[in-house]
Amino acid sequence: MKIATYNINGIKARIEALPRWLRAEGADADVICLQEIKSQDAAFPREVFEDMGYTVATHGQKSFNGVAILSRLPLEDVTRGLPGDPDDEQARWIEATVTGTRTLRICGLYLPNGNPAPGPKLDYKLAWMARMEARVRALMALEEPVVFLGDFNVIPQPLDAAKPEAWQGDALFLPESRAAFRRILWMGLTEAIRARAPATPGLYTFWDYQANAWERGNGIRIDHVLLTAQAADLLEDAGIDKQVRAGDKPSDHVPVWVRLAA
DNA sequence: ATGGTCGCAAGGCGA
Repeated sequence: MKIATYNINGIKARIEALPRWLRAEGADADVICLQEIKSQDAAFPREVFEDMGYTVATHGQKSFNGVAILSRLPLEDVTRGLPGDPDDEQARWIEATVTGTRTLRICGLYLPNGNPAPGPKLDYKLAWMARMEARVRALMALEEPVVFLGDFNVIPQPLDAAKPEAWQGDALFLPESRAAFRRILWMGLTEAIRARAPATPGLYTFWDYQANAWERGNGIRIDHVLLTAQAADLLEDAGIDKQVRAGDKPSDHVPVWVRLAA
């Protein structure tokens, strides 16, 4: 089973590029977690994807944020929202269960950006990450295959930025953000891309629209796939579909995927 | 040092 994450930066703006990638030679994703759909549930063009054979589950809001899951397999037990703060109205978390040869819990996430930092945006990011840590811990206790994937808005290491010095002081690269990411990861998850390529430089998932970042190779790696031990045991391959950034009217992010023996 | 580019949606905010 191939599972992917793709921050599309607006479903309306990506209504050509997203199906183009889904149909692309070699893409062949079974489950796709989308971020920044920037749409309410009722406005999401679900029939476009249903006509392609996908089941669609959305957790949207007006104008900003919003996550969704597309799946060739039935989506069961869909839940929306990250537990831990009933007053949090931002649509950034969706879970579903899919069954191929194995049953997997899929958690699609859009972690807060946190800029400008310091300030309330960073406080929200770190509080959100603490809530995520609690949710991960609860799911890990089940000792089942779980996949956490999405736009984490965290550059884990200097290796994950073409110009790490340019990100000093940015919420994506602050020591507090990176430490919170490690607290989640080091509970015992496997980060799929680094499991396959531990020290390979130049692996990026985002290139800013500004200042010709793509043409200059000025990227960062902020979209991640984290696996529980039971999911990591099924890991066959992982990759980044970098070429998508060179397509017509692209998102500023590209898809990241894993293939699991499931 | 500043502003550079997008998306949403219709003026700025978020990234």
